Amino acid sequence: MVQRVLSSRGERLAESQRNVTSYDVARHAGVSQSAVSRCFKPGASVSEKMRERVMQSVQALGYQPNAIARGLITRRSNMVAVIVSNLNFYPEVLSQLSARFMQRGVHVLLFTLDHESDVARTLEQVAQYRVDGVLAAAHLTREQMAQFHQRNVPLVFYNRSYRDVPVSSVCCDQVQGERVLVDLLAQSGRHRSYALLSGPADSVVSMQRTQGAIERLHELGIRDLTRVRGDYSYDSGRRAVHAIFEQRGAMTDAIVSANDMMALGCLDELRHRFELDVPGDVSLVGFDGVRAAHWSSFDLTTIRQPVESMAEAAVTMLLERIDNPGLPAEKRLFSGVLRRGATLGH
Amino acid sequence: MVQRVLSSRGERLAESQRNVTSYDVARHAGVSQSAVSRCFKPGASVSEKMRERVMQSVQALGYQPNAIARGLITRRSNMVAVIVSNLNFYPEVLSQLSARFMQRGVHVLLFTLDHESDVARTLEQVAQYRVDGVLAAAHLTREQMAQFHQRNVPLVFYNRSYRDVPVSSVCCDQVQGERVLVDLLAQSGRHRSYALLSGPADSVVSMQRTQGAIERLHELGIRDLTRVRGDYSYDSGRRAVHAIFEQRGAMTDAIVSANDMMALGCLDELRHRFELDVPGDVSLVGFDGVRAAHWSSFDLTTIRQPVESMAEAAVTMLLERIDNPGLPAEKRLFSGVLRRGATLGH
DNA sequence: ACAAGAATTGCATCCGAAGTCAAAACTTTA
DNA sequence: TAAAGTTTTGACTTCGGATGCAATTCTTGT
Repeated sequence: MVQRVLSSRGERLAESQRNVTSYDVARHAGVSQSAVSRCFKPGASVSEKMRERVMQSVQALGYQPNAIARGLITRRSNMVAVIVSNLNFYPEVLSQLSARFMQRGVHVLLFTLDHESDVARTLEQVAQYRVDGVLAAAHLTREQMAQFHQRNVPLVFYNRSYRDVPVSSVCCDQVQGERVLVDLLAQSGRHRSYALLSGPADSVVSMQRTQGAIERLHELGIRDLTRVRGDYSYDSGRRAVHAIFEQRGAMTDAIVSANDMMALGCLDELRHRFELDVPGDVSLVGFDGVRAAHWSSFDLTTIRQPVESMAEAAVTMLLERIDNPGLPAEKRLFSGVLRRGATLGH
Repeated sequence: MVQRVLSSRGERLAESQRNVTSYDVARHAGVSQSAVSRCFKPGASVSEKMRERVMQSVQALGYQPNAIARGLITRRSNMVAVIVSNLNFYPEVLSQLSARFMQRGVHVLLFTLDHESDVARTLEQVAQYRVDGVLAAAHLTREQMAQFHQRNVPLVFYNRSYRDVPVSSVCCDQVQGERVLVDLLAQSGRHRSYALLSGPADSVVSMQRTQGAIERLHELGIRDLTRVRGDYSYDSGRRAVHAIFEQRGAMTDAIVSANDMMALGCLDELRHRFELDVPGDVSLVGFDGVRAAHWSSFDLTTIRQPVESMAEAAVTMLLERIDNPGLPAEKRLFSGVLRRGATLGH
């Protein structure tokens, strides 16, 4: 039987073209295919003699087990899908996630989404590859989450939490962070007029941050504030300064930006176009703790997301749920870490 | 036969747990499994009636073809490995590559390498997943390249070229770019003393840039220059300024940095620590054209790598070689685009 | 040395979709 | 309407490794 199979294979593909299979190794070592297979399974029952013989043939032929074939029979691809919306905003996060998955022997199938990409089609692809789990740093609809749930594919969100939906997530506490920043702003000096720079309308994170800021400003008795919207980019931060000053003249002397990139844009525009002093004329806070916020040109006051801890938590949560599908959904909330820079107060 | 198989399956996994297979669809639609399979193959011979019936069952059962199983029989995983060394330096590149692969229906298995990661083990994993091709933005040894070649896995390098090795690559012309920058520096004013800030010792790109700069400086009769080394990071750029001034007092008034990040570090350190004026006291050039180089705090003179074109070329080259394994290796060299900023000349 | 028990090994089968080939169902033509 | 040609369809095999189970080999105790 085995002979026949091998010879019929040989007819189709030149020997050199074919990948080495466990049958080839088995034949070379004079043992059964099962034996070869067992040599690659950690806790399997294989004698020392056998293992040696097989491994010799493995070396000789340059055999590499076929993860695809293995995945088919074990129903475990050892791959997780990582879905990121617009990669540019997440370089560090992705780097952290990837490194941590790799370290645990899990492979990352990367899906990036931009505004023009078809989310439904992308998720179909995710499903077709039978990934063991999904880590999403992007927005999904309830139906889409439900699909994964039905198919028993664990799903963990990174920095998106859906209240009232029992889905796992790892988040930075946007609201609390923003409250801390607002407090600090308020304490740092008597500001005449506040401006609030939000992110894209469809970003939940931006909504939470904005809401956190407004809430706290209200509590402090500050109800009168200019609101403008950006798209999280540096350039939109620059434009925002114009929008703010158009609405309120040059009254504004405190800006709360929904993220660091926009804050940096503001900062540059304030200093270089408007020739205003930060923090002398205007105070400014961001959110995220990106690298550039620490640079001495900026030294931005911001809340740093604990990316390492969050990535570790997300990876762990996902892998736990893969190994143990019964685990209930869990939402983990990390506090941001205040970084006091030199963009505050008079 | 089919009946038996199905029932034995049923004994093992509850119906709800199992994924829907083409057999399930076939049974539901009252046709053969082959028919179902054919409905998912573009050019296959299927009648309109059949297609409709099958698709109805597909909808009803929520069937998604198993890409793993398909890959096993077709010997095409429709996945490529993208290997990036230290993701932090390549966010835009990765984003570009990913988007372009996705657009063409190819999936990206992401492998990130840092200094402490085991390259050999990583490449084993790449081999085991039977990816259709490999895009490497990382250094591989000749043997490692040869392995892929033997296994008939097309390999394309991004920004690493190995002269004398017949391997495909897409690169930015580092040498030429650096020469342009040096020319510009030299034309922009009479500099007393030049400093050259290189990247990590094991970076080929850094070597090429450094070499290009030295070459041109020599041609211009400038042989006397300070040389220091960094690690491509902003912080190492800051430190480099100290190293330079320690070696040469404050004579140095022209710095050629092997990349933008370090140049930005230099710029900040020069201005904020040493309170020197750039470009008044010191001229500075970088390389890469990262986003931050354009920010108004910096406005760095640099060479922008044409990332979009390079990514497109790399993706195309790889996919062409997957479809047509006979294609010879090809090296494509793109010229960088000069960006004149405000960091030059007195 | 031999029976009872434990550790290894091989056989046969499975995972889920795709491709081959011959049978079956349609078309066309005379 | 029958023969010839064309298109559809289904049975069966294949991809490559994992696994249950029975057969075999190796230990151990007596």
